[in-house]
Amino acid sequence: MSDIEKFINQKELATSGFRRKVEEEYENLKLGEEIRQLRLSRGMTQEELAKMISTTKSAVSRLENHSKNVHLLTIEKVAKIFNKKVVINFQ
Amino acid sequence: MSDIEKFINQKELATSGFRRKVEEEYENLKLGEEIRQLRLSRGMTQEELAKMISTTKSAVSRLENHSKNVHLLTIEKVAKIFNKKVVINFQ
DNA sequence: ACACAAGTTCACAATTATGCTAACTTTCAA
DNA sequence: TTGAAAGTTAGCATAATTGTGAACTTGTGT
Repeated sequence: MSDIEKFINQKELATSGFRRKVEEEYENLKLGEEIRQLRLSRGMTQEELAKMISTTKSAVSRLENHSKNVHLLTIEKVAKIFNKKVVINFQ
Repeated sequence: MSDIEKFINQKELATSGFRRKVEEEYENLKLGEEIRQLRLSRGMTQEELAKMISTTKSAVSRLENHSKNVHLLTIEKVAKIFNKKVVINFQ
């Protein structure tokens, strides 16, 4: 169980509305975190990745930290750099 | 043989670059097609779905047929209607 | 053939993410 | 401690998607 999962399972969070909000926020951050991990696994800085997708480091930071509202194309640009495919499903 | 199958079987597709473009386009359309299938499986019209996500039927049509460049939030609005979660991974 | 429902396309306005710069904070090695 | 690299945030202009209504096409049942 990850730290975040442990956090979510705290019994304070078990009460209705707040827990849901936390879970939503967790979902929002997951994508950005995945991008960050990909970048770090390649030993790249935000600025290096930024140049490869023709933008600036501030945009990459925003992508990694506020990835909720994002274009699919942006995600695909990043995926291409890492030789990955973006897979989306409804579960 | 469906129209799509006929199209794919054209001999022009055997040559390199163009075939790749077709495959890319296929990827682009998959998401919209998945949304369409979800909608139809619930016996909904585009207009019914449109009202549930506070938009119009023309926007739903566009989403189902030209789903390449789309906001993540749009996809999530749709998913919510069908009690689904949007899952994105890099593969 | 007809009428109606369903779906598509177009153009425009409104909304929203992106690209960018600058200033700030954090990290970390010397 | 101090300096530079790395990362974050804010605000603005730009670019792109979305919302919208109208006109059109397709599909369906009578």
